Amino acid sequence: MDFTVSPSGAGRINQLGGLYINGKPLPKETREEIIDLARLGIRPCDISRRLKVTHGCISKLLSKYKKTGSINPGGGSIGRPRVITPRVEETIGQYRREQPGIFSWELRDRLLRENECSRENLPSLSSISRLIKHKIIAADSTACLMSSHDTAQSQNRALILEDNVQSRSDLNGKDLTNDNGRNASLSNKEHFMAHRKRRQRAKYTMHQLNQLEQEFEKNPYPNAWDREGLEQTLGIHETRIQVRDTLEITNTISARVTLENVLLCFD
DNA sequence: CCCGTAACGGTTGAG
DNA sequence: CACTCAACCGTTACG
Repeated sequence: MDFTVSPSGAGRINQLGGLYINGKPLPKETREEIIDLARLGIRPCDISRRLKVTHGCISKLLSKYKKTGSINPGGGSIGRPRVITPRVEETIGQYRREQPGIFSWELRDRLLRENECSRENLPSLSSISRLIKHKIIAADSTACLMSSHDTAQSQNRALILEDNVQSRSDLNGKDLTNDNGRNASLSNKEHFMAHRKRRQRAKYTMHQLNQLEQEFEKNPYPNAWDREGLEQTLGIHETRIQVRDTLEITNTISARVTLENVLLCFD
């Protein structure tokens, strides 16, 4: 292995003198050129030397092209099959525009209910949260800045903000920059985050909490049927009734059947 | 010399 | 938010 250029991630030089980034696919143009040259009848070893891409890579690309007809990396999916497709992403954005304080679990329920997703490709709560955090809120805050300031100035700031969000995820928590302009735009985002609409936490009556406590005494681990029964009698959505082993609800006695909204206020 | 491929260290997106 | 997992990336080295 050649580690002479850079420890990880950055460009490296292969045995032919070609530049590559470990783990990342070759540029689209290079892939296209490989296929074009092969179509012209040029031998893989010659393509390899000409483009300074190793013969192993040429061999892989050409055999994949013969099998699938595709020159794109990924075979349609990288890692686990993608559940947050552009369509799902757009739908979630739409739901949030219609109902700004909507919780992730509600988004998930609605995707299922409205047949946007099936049980097989329904995104997890963590995926939905991540999407909202990294993409939708960034887009919302950009739009917020765009509408509230002078257009030319705010466009600059929005671009910087977008760049900043990207750099932040790219650098994975490393120090961003000393540039004052960039930090100013970040504080705008933080300001937006702090003041964005947040839906009121659901409030439950003592009666509801006491009933739950009693139910728990009878049955510490309510199944779906039990929870549906509680939904009927208490008027609390079944998905909000969960098993919690050690937590306590304020003003009640060691309740272990709890409401996610009571304990986990934000998503 | 050519080429297919296993092994490797890496990236990416989902859970 | 840090971690694991699975599928993929291109290079290297072997046969």
